Amino acid sequence: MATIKDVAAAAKVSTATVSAVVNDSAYVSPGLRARVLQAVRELGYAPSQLARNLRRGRSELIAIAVADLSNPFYARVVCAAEAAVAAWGYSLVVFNSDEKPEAEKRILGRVRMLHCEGLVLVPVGEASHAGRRDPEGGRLPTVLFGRVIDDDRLDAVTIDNFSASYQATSYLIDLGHTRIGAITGPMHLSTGKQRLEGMEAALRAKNIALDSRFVRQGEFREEAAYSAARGLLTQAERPTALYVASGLMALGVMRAIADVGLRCPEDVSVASTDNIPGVRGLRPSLTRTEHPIVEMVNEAVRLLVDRIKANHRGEGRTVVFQPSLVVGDSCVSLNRPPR
Amino acid sequence: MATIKDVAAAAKVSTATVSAVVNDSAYVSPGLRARVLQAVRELGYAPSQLARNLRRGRSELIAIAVADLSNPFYARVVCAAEAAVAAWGYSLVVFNSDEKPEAEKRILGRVRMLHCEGLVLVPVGEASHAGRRDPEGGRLPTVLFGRVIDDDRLDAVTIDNFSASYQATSYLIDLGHTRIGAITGPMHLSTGKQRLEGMEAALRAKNIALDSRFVRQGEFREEAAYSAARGLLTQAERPTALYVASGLMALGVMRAIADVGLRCPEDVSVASTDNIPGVRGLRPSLTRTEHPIVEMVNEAVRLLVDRIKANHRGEGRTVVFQPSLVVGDSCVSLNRPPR
DNA sequence: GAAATCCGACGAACCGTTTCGCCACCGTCG
DNA sequence: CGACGGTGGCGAAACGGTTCGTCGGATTTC
Repeated sequence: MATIKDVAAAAKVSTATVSAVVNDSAYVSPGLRARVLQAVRELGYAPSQLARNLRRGRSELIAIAVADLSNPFYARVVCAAEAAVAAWGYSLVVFNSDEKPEAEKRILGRVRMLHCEGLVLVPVGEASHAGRRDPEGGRLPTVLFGRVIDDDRLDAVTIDNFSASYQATSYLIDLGHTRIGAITGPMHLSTGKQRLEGMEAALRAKNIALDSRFVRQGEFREEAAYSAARGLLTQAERPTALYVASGLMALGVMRAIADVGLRCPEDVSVASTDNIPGVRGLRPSLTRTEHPIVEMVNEAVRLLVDRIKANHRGEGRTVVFQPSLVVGDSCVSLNRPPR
Repeated sequence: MATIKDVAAAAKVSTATVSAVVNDSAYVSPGLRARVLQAVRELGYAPSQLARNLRRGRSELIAIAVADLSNPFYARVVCAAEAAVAAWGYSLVVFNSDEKPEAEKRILGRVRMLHCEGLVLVPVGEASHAGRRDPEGGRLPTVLFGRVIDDDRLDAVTIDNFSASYQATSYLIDLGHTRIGAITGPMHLSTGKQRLEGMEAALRAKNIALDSRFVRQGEFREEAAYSAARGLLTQAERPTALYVASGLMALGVMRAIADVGLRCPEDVSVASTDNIPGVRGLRPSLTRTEHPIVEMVNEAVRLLVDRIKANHRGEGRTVVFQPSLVVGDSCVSLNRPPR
């Protein structure tokens, strides 16, 4: 591949001049400028980002490490991140920690070696290595996404998980449900924990007890939710409604309901949280809280770029978005006899 | 951040020795070796990939550019690619051309600047810029994925689209359907074209004519499929079965069927092609052809790495995978009166 | 007309590695 | 005892750009 020296030789100028022309970083007389551009065209010259970055100490790379890339929710996040990052002139390097702390650790090392300028991180949970790195200074600009971990030096963008489950549960309660079950995520994740807490709070506000027999915790995965729901629905007594803590899980739950021979919403009402492409296809259409993913990701990248560019060194800033309840027809009212 | 020079100074050796220790590229006496490792640890030194890559002429980056990242199908591809690429020691840079030829062109330039060592490309179609680059030599190792374009110098990994639609259509025919409609993709994409051709061939084999009133072409998107299906199903005469050319489209079609007040499979049978996480949640469960995405991606990355490492310079190699028909209960038989 | 000003182009240092060639020192063998 | 082969470690040249300080010629200003 042609280098800047080849171009300089072909145009009979110095490499400094070629650089000036290519980067528009200094005025170059029209004559030379034309010669240089001509040479660039003839040689098909493209500056090496590698060399440029080495010199400039930049990489124009932003990394995103998600805890479960096979979850369509995070796939959407990656999609939005690609667009957001490109708009700022960066390229996106994608990593999947697959909920494994050691994989996350490996990734953090890799991100550092690649000199990525920033990192959007969906941490694997308490065991995350995000905070405890960089013995001496040189912290990698990082913004946590979705899940938080206890580190107030890091920026974070999250959804109000408490509110999400509170809204969904309140909706079910208002329809007259009192025996409400839950299919929720792991308690070591802020998302799993807060969504359960919001649900409990909503129940408590109406003096309803959460029946522990109706609560199942497991991975935020379709299969986990499927078997949890099967178990939950085939026991002697079962709830009249379910709160499902993620969209992917909702897919599994709906499948389980059908597979055990029940109908939604006639036999069991379902409300869920978060949103993946597949849930729109569900019949009945699911009552759920939706997350403004694109806005959240844009904000995350904005925070990140701000920290990179302005060298923002302050405390971690946290931006919390609000979920909105989207009512479908997966819930039935017990207040009046169903039609 | 600490550099190799800092380490060299701290350990009182030359940078060459540090490099030898860090890379295990030459024998270093135990004494020095220990001093170097000690210094590395104290300074928290990690070699700069930037500088290393510049010197080695490598980037340890593989790029993937997909035509529509918001399609869960490609999100799965990206997920699989991340794993495959990591297994070979590379990191994955993700791009989304959003079906726009000019975006793809921009991406190709960016991939080149970043010195990515290879590219997995889902081209935007005939207008793809993949082939016509690099005036002089220096071709970027590229493997086409899913869709092909007319360039026999490029490796390609695809699914047998013809067979997919042939199988699905034959299945519908065997159930007694003769008025079969199609919701399919754009004809300028090999996937859209071949899937329609396979369907036509299956019909022709049974002497059934394809009624053009029952065929709708559009983008491989959920909304496009939704409105196409609505239009198709609300005209005076309608087909008894539909072949839908993608999983994402199937989601839209199922929604449309419900929204126009029809039932699947009683009123209209549906068979589709390809597989996204959401379709498993559909009730009735969809009859479809599935793609071995993970295997396909692994093969694509293998071909790519082979070309990178061994500098494979030969003709483009094409690997075609076979889809398999998964029978659900979204199709009804017309041969006997339904129970 | 000489001095001061300006500015386009250039040379060279530098970014942080790897790697090649060389040197010095060791033990060994004649 | 001297020549010699082997080898651990070093110095310095790349890799391909950017950028700062400088130079010299043209223009302006007294």
